[in-house]
Amino acid sequence: MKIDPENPAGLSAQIAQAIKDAIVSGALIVDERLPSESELAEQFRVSRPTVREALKRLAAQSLIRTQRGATGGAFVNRLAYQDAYAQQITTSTLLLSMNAVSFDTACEARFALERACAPLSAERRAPDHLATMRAEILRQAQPGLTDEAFCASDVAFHRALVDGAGNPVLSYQLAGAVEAMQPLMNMITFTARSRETIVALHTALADAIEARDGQAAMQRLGDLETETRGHASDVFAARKAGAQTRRT
Amino acid sequence: MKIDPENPAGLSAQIAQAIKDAIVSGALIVDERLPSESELAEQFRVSRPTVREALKRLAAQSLIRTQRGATGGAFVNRLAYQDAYAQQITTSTLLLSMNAVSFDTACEARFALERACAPLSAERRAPDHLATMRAEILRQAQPGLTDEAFCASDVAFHRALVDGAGNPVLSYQLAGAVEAMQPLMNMITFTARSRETIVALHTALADAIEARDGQAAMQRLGDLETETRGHASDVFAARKAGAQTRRT
DNA sequence: AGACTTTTAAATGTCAGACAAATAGAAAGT
DNA sequence: ACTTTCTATTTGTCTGACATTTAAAAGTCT
Repeated sequence: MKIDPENPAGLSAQIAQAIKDAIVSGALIVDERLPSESELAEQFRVSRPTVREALKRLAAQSLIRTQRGATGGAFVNRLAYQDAYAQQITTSTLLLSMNAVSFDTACEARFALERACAPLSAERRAPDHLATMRAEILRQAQPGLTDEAFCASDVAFHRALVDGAGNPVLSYQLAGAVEAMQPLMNMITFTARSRETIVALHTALADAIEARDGQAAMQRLGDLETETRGHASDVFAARKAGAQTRRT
Repeated sequence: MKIDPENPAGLSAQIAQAIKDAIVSGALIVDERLPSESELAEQFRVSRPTVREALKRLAAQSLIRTQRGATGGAFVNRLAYQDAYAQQITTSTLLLSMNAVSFDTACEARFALERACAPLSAERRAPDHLATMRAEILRQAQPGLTDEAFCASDVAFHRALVDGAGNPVLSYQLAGAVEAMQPLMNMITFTARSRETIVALHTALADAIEARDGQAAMQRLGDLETETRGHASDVFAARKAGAQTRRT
């Protein structure tokens, strides 16, 4: 672990990278205690605040956790699925909101990935996954639901579908794709008619999953994608036309 | 943005969360300059080092960038795909290496997601995607290639396949799944015979993509998954038997 | 001896002030 | 008009200090 004081990246960034490499390479194992801040400062020949900034960088990525007190210090953190989910969702959401990703592109990615889960979910889903899906469908059919609540329920429905595959790695990868869509979906108003269509498709999808028919589930997801993208393009077209009308 | 000095989470963590929320919610837009560290310290009623630790947390997630000098400061960063990829890969790799995810689970997730890309890639792949795939196949066929180099080439091959879909969101989501597998793959030794099989399957896959036959590409990916998992379980079984033999 | 209380040491969390380095803009000179 | 110098601002880093938390060691009482 060598540090170059002349490197424009900054000392704390270099130290953070060095420790990160040690963790990723396996030189530092889970729950291992790092040297104290003072010792690290000595080793790297920098001051304690600089070391602290480096440690905060790692803490922000959940790579380490810190504990105060006599036996405290910085410990290599076991990256829990929950932490990884949260990071994944934040990153995905920002990526979509900041890069002018078109609704179509995001939608296509999401449904393509979900279709990948469908056969596995049809095969392995437990009763509670089905129960969650059915419950969310009921919620979505309720009149007077706000668009936001409708979208949130939609996300919950699809997460149940994904989790049904019983593969935590898949669930992790999909979490970002599904949740990051929510802000984009929230920009769309769902008419009573379109909600009916979606609820019908969700029901057909849940039926396919219940029947353990993966192929049918994939087809229903394709239908849902077509419906969602068609509805979204209608909404955007209407909005554009409205804007032009107001302008004239 | 209110800060509670009694909160055990720590002042810097709270400040980081407050700014993060402002960015995610859109209150702070891309390229907007945050107040200087001194001003932030005043606003939050904390010292400058505390503010700095908070800013480093955000910088570690590529949410902000800092610039020195007269007109310098902290700016809201446009999260580039490249940065997001890197984070995604790091997180995925750690998630797999730290949580005793079985080879089968990771492999299943990876190939399921890749199959989702296959139809899109078959439809849209540009000539250079195909060229990359062919080039990597040639590399994989070279004798004397180390296992690591073989795995790296495998990753490059599959990335070209994924990128062929022309959907950056999909590429982003898949980057983690494909790259994170590499450390797991590196634990496997590939015999000349298994390499031959893989190269043949890769060739068939590239042929399917070239012929714009998405269904065939999905089937070839299925074959590749079967081969990979079968070979891996053989290697693990042999290793286990070897260990027991040595023990007796 | 055993259980409880107090002390102590070690570590992180925070603060204050200072200086160095980089950078852009203003001011001065040619 | 152009170039150079100066200056103000801001981040990067250092030094030193104190507060807080925590667990273990030391001490005390029954």
